[in-house]
Amino acid sequence: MARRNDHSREELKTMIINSSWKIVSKHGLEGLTARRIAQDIGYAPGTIYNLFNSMEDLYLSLNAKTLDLLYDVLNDSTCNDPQKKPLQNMKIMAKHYMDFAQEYRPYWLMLFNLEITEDRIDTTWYSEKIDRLFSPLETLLSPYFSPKQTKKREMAARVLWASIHGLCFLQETGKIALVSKQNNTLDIADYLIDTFIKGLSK
Amino acid sequence: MARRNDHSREELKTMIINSSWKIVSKHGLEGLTARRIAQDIGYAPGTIYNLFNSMEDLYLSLNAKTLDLLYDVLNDSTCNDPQKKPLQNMKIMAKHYMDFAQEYRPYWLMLFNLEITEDRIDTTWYSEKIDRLFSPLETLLSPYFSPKQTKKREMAARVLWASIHGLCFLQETGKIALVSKQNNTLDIADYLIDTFIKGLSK
DNA sequence: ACCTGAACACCGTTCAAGT
DNA sequence: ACCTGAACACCGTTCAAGT
Repeated sequence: MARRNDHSREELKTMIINSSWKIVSKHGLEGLTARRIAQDIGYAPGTIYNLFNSMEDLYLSLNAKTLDLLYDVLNDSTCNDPQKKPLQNMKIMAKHYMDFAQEYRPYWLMLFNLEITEDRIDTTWYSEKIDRLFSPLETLLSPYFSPKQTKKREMAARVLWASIHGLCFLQETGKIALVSKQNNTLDIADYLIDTFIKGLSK
Repeated sequence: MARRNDHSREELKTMIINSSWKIVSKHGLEGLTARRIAQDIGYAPGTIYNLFNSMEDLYLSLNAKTLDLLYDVLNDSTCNDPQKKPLQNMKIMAKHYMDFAQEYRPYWLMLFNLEITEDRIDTTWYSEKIDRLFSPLETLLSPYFSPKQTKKREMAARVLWASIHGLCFLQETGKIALVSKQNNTLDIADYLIDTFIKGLSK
């Protein structure tokens, strides 16, 4: 036993994260265990605790990866169509968010899993990754606010985003039948955006 | 050992549910284990599986209790002030929802825990309990729709409810700092309702 | 028929002991 | 210093065996 030093700390960390990512996509969230990761990377279970404080700490690193992916998706969805109207771009953004939720379902659900984001760890970097997500939507909302109303615009972005997320979450988890036979989730998101923006313009 | 027959099936079932409720409020969600329940009611762990198919089945029964409580809260909050304007009543309802989420935090979170609502169990009664939650809000929204627009009104109720839930959820789980120093969650919910209703009236 | 409790197959996490 | 792997204290769930 011991002192193999096959890999550096950094290497081991990425090995663990990559292995975890693979395991989740193959076996789902509940299939992700320390023992399985250890087996996959060819180390003992204890080794994981040399790199991460706990499994929750590892979950946080996985979430970081997901947030980066999500940011790219949201950012791309608005930057590429500057000639379109903000309203249309918002709908596109909502669609992309919902597509993301579906495509990366377990990772996306993990973001909102309870009891993560423990206070023991310093998570300012994590909060920043989240805050960053709102900026594309804020940009799209700027036509509806005077340049002075920074706080108001910020609030609008967060409220609208949380609302769309609420629709998406309830839909994806199947907790609530939001959608009747005629309407799919996308129609419902469009309806929310239309109504909200109308309310803003009034 | 065995064949005590101290309690009927029904008695045992309520004993288990009551004990679970007590355990969650004392030790939180993660403190709820089959072994702890068994110890609390003075039976063997195996007995629980005589009454419930699985722990998830038991969770569902707990959720039923929570949904009933929530329904009462939402219903009372609107019925008692019929002279007030719908907009005000909606805000009151949102406040009550958020208060409920805070007061019954672990039970409320349980409602949205993943992987519950399995298909093995017949859960039409469960869906009905959820659908019922929207009716008070639908009633409040009726002034904004013609009597013929039943489907539209229904959709509006679900979208608005999901949106408020989204705010509440992100806030309560601390995933996203929606609230800046000036605004609390309640202000934000009011803002959403104001804007949405303005959009509807337009 | 009802209930037991030991057993099975797992968990996350720790830490003395090896190299 | 790094890694092991056995050990600790748990899980949910099952089921032969008792009354």
